[in-house]
Amino acid sequence: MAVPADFDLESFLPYLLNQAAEATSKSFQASYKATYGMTRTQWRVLANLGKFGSMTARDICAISHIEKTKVSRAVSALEEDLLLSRAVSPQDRRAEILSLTDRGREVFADLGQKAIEYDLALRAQIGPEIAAQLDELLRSIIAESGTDGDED
Amino acid sequence: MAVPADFDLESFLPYLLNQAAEATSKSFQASYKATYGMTRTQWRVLANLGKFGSMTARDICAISHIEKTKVSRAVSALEEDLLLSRAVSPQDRRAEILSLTDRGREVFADLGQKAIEYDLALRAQIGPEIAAQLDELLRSIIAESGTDGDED
DNA sequence: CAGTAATAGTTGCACTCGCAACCAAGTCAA
DNA sequence: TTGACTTGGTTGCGAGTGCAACTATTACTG
Repeated sequence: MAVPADFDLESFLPYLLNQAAEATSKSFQASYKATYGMTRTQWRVLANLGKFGSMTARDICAISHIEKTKVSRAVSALEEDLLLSRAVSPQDRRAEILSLTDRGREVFADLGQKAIEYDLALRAQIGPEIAAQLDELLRSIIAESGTDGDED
Repeated sequence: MAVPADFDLESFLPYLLNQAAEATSKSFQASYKATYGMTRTQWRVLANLGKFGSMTARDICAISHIEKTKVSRAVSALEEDLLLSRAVSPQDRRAEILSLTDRGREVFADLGQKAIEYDLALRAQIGPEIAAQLDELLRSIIAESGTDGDED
């Protein structure tokens, strides 16, 4: 314990995870940024609404573990681009029910398709069977390491 | 190909990687942020200098794949905190040779130790053998998906 | 009911980032 | 040597982020 056992960033798990995450995210980013001028957060909010249908910002936070301020701003931007609409909840007038517009659904269909293709290509590269294990590993890391964890 | 095959963010590899990366990085962040008020980039620059000794900013960029402006600013901050010093290179007066100060080395020893401990704990949680495979997977993803990919 | 605590969502601010533009020093070739 | 090009590093600026503070509404409790 006396000798600092030479630390090597290159084999530090958080570092490797970051590099891999950035590499893949940046790569796919082109799809939503170039074509629709969207942010990563906006894309994620859109993806959640596309998948789960109408829901409140709070629900999106709970499901996706994205900071509420980020969601708030992403929602504003998406609304401005006419990709979603808000409606005050009858049960709770603080909450707003978010729904994709027709155009929002179109964009989701397009990007969702591209995401699936990208994901499949990635899994094909590293080997489909191994990719499945990777999923499990990542999920367990996410589950264990505290709670949130967002980042774009 | 007609039906959009319902896309699910939760099993999108880039998303999972991001969540895992954020979770682990945020967790370890406490070590350098709380104690030394350092940024992730600053910590990484320090780690590289600690590991490889004196080198130029350019070298750090090449090794760590961090944007040069990020390195530039991190170096300034570290210098301000007296953790490293600069010296104009005799061979090329554009370049500056960066070296950790005594204090810089102390901090690196401390954080390096904590990083090793954190890394080991993480690997223990997911299983040491599997962790080794994970390393390989991540490296191959990083290698395949283009080049850079930094992000803090 | 009043009065306090909790919750949905927004906003101000300080900070980091990425990109492009920019210096200064070095290289190369006519 | 001069002029065109490359390279190490910095800086200005627009944009995204996190955190804390804040508004409005709802829930709880005596």
